[in-house]
Amino acid sequence: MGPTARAQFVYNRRRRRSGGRHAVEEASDEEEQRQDSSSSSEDEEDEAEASGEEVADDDDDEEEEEEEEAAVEPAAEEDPAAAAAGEKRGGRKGRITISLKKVCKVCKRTGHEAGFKGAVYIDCPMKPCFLCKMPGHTTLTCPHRVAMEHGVIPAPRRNTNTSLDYVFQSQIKGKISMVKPKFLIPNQLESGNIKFHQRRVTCLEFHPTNNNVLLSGDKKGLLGVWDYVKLHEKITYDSVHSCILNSMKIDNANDGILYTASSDGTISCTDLDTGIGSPLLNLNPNGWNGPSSWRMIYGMDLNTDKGLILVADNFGFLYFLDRRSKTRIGHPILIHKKGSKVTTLHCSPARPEVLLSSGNDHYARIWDTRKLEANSPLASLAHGRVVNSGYFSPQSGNKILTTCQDNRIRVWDYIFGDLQSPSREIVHSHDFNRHLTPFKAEWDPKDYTETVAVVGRYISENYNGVALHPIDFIDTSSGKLLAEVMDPDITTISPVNKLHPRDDILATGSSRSIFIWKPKTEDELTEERTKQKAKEYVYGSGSQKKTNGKHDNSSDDDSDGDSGRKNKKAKKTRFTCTTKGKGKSKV
DNA sequence: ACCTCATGTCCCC
DNA sequence: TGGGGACCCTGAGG
Repeated sequence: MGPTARAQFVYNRRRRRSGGRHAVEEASDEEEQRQDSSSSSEDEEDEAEASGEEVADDDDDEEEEEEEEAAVEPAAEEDPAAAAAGEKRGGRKGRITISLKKVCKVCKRTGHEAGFKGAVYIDCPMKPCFLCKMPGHTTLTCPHRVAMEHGVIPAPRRNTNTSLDYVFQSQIKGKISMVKPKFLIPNQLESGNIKFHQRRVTCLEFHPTNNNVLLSGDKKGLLGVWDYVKLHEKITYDSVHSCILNSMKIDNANDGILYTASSDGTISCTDLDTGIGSPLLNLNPNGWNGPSSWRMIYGMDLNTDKGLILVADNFGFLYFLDRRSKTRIGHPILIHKKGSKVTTLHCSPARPEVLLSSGNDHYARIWDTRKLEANSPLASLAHGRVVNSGYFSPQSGNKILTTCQDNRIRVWDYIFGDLQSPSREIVHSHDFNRHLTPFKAEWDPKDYTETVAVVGRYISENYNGVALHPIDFIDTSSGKLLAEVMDPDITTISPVNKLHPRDDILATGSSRSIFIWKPKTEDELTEERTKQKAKEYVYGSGSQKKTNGKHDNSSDDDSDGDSGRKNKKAKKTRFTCTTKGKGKSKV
């Protein structure tokens, strides 16, 4: 590639990135603004730009500079007026430099650009770190990303060696198996279901008894029932709800019945075989009267002991439903700030009368449902932002795991201990984005030690030139990343994840698609270990300790240019679900 | 290879 | 305290 060709390439690339917007700046050699910081008072932006570049171009200063020079020539060609002006001046001064300013699409300032460079996202230096939200560094240099593996860093453990800890230990010791079962990460893509749903998947649930059945809900309210072993056996019911399906629960006592909660303000109970449903609750009996009065249901859980369904709306109220009589019990109780959304409800698996709610008012709260009144929580757990979810640990119910929009996963080790502050805060990228289903870190229901949690990751990582958003397995007792699960075929973000209650299977909802993951077979693992050994032998030990062999984070291959993000050379999809067994509708 | 839009929360006025 | 504009890694459909 000759210099002119390269210049043109750089120019085109830049135009593409900045969406056609560009600023042409004229400057003579003497006035090179890079050098001249003292006389730049005429332009505030220049100052910001200079300081911005210092941060942003940390790693590839030279390259940027080269591009700047290279971009001069085509810029003059492209804009005749600028070129003419340049010539005029140039004639006078002898030589002229026209530099094409970079325009940042994030802050609209010039001098730097945010966006993907290959598979690596370059931050806007004017914004705080996208991962930990602290100013002074970018996501690429965030200590939470660099210091430990991929944005997961533990906060120091509190409440250690207290008497409560002792009680906790002795209390759960009888319940947990002494031999920790071998933990297998389902990191091998078993099957992908393309275009099963028409809109993004919002919730997933495994059938509690029928091992191979996965239930899924989407933004349109479509309910999917899918046997992922007999792939053709899939059914969709489109008239259960009219908009976002937020939560699904199956009663263990009657596992043919599915309860669903939706933003259409209804709770529905659907027969899984026939798809015939009946509404249990409708919070909008008078229909649409504008957004200020429309009630939506996000949080829902079952109290199987009492045959109750607990439901919470987007105005902060909790409702009780009797499962059998299908009637409301009592009056709604305000459990979160009035007018704020309750995001999840969870009844403790060990003590079903203990309820955990999380809400948009930046709190998660623990309640005793036997004596429930507004403003009477057993505890209020403060968070930095909106709490996406809060769950009791799956076995003892003694731990709490919350996901908050301040990019932190919080863990409380013992609910009867000091709840003032979490036992741990784990910085993890799961930002809010209006286009994504909120991320929810969930416990592995099979893990008797109650440590493993799964959560999708927002920011991407460069995996051999492809930007992928993995699904993280986190050890909540240390904050360490146990595994990151990804596949080159899945380039979309995966906010919805569900672990199978008994098998080592992970279901993922990513955009419109559903994926099933299984652990690698023993043969595959052996092969991988062999490769890993060979790699270590070649490169020396120490740096190669990733759980997933596919991944080489140090790779900074920009040869793909802009298209690096899209996986153009992705290997063939292992399985693509055809339109066979098209969905049927409710009668 | 563009453009448009859906749309929840934050933050500032 | 409330309304309105802004918004960083979206993704489907046109």
